[in-house]
Amino acid sequence: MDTQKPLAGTTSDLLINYILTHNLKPGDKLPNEYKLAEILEVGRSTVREAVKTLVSRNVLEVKQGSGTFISETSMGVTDDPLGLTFIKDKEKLALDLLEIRMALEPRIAALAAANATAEDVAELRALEQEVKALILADIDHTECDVAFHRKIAEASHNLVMPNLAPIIQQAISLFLVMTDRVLKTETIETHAALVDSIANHDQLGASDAMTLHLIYNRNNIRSHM
Amino acid sequence: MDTQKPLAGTTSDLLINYILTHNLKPGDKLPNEYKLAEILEVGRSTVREAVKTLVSRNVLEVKQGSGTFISETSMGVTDDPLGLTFIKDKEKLALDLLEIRMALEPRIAALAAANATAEDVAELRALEQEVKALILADIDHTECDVAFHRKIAEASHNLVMPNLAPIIQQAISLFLVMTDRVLKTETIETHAALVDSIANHDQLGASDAMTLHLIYNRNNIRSHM
DNA sequence: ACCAATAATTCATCAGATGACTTATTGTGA
DNA sequence: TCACAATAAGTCATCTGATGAATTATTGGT
Repeated sequence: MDTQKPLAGTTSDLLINYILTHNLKPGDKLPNEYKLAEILEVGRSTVREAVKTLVSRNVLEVKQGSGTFISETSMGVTDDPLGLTFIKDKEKLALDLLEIRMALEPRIAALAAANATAEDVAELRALEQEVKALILADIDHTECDVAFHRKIAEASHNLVMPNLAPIIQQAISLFLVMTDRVLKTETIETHAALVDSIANHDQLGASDAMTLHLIYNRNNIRSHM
Repeated sequence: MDTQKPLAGTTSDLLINYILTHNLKPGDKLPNEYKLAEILEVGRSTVREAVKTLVSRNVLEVKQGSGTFISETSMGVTDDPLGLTFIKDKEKLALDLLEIRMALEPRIAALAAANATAEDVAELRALEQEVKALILADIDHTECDVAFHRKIAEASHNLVMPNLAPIIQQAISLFLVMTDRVLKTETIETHAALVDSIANHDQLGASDAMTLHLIYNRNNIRSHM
């Protein structure tokens, strides 16, 4: 019954602070609602609202009857962070997204070529083979493809790229029509060329391979609209 | 006291559905919590949690004592979509963010030079003057500066850039030390050069001006760490 | 030792009460 | 009549307590 300030918005900050100070890692379990209420010195409803906020930001996961946990994957990265849901003109959206990839990804590829470790290259090889297998087997490879590009972003050792790049890629993958035989073989070849360039620390080669890949993607999209 | 399914996650969907079917626009007011509870046939706490979720997605805005409204600006774009809160190494983060701006913003500037309308140019001029005035008066101009760059992104007439660019800029502005006299005069001059180039549809000029601006920013950050 | 029944834990939701903030209304004095 | 202060109404913020529902741990019998 005591209330002074709109402590609403700050409760999720308190919760984030609790997570950070207790050094909780993805997968860890939080105290239950009653205990959190005591710890943060707020009511349970307030705790629940804060938790809901962090769930929608993909920081927490709630399992009824089990508990509340720190998100395992892409912690803090939301599904539609750019609000693309509310953009109407989907065709122009596809080209505009590709425009962004054209600006970002060749640079990412070059950075990856500069900074990739041997482990990075090994993981890239594995993902490359996986995507190739899926394409040849005619199974949807969107998820794996995003993972491949995300791994390149990680290999750049830029802290933000691994979070940013998948957002754009995920969005644009909705528009790619992968029945195109040319695009399939092109994708397989370009992925191989990309990994080769990165393995050889060939920045220009990696950048060019990525640019070429995106041009094919753009042609694919334009031919289907 | 009747509960069958985890209707938790779906309540915000019900709310979104209500917004869409009633064709509510940014700025419109929602019914109060009690009425929403009746309409959606759930309890008030459940409504509040759904609202909290949509607030954190920047779809709704809540004003205590006044009501709940549809967000006016950047509807659906979240504050920290890239989860930067959880990145520890803030100094490397600053440089990595700038790396992304280096890839994106010169391209944005070039697109703006290509596609800006007369109205765009007029608005840019106004914002340029506003930033200049704030800098000369030694008042914090971060917000206005982000608005200026956002307007450039809008002038590019790319659908995604106006949502993406401010996210990066906002994050990086935390690291810029604006007491630097050189950076101040440089910012004023570069902004003017940018608007001039865009007004003249000079893509290379706009791109170069932006690149120069970012190099100064990078030097500023590196000299302070 | 295995497996089913039971208990404990935890989240999901509802309902009611009170505080706090905002806006509209009203009343009083100049 | 106008301005301004006091009041009232509307709305969100939060706390508390109770009950349903799902998961997990415990227990007891064979």
